[in-house]
Amino acid sequence: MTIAPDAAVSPRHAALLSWFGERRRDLPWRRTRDPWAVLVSELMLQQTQVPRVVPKYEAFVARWPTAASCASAPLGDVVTAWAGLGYNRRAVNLHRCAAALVADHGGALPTDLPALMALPGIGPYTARAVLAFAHERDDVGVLDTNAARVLARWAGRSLGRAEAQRAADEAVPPGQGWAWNQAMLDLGATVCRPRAPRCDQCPVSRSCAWSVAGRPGPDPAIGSAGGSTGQSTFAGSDRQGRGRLVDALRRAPVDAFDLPAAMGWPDDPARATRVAATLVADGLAQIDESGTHRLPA
DNA sequence: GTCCGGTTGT
DNA sequence: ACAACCGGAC
Repeated sequence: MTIAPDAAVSPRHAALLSWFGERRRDLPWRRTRDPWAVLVSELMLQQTQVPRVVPKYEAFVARWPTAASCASAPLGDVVTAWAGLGYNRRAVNLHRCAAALVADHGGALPTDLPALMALPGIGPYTARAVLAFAHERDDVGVLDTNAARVLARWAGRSLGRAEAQRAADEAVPPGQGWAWNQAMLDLGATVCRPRAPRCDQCPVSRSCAWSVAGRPGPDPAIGSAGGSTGQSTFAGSDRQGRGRLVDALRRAPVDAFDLPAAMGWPDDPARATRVAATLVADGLAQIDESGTHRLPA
């Protein structure tokens, strides 16, 4: 197979794809095109960094290799398998998504954007990731904050959300949807970083408007992907109590009487009850008639 | 202590 | 439009 010159593929495409080909890491979700496995990996990678996802991902897809197997497991088992990943509500969403896949799609992932986005826990990013990384579509740009930053710097100005998505879609070279999108995410994460970008190591700095212009302030990436809102103190927060209770529930059910201690508020049972109710509302816990809390069946 | 992030619900 | 969700990195 020869590599024919292709007028539609720019030097930027060639440089980035070649960069990715040389330095790509051999990660488990890069060895599969199975849509369910890709979905699981993307949901985990949204919130957690690669080294910690690897073992969780492998254990998860080994235990639940299909949407149907996941859907038929108790939600509590899925929440327990999620331990250490954070954002436990996403384990609930994944379980609901698996059930919806079985109910509405024969246990398979849809191959079109609207159907994917209609599923619980799947938004614009994850839907396009499934299309690009599982179905190997080459007409969708996978846009996370990393890719958005890369595109804004290439353009030399901040891009609105719809504008960035359009640019991401248009940048995908024909037949290279999988590699191109993987490369974009990698470039944003490791080279085109939010602060202290490594333009000297960037394979496409010569076609980057911001870099060519000498990186004038303000950074065009600022504002293109929503500024971060400061996180309030964790210690003593409701979040901390939620986390403590879910951890306790992963080990055993918790009697109503033991709730305040389990949540770290032995002197504030009212607060424990109130915050535990938010967990129930999120589908992460159940209360039986005697007041015992447990992970959902 | 501060920052990070995609989806959901307000 | 924006806060909540999490736990780990820095």
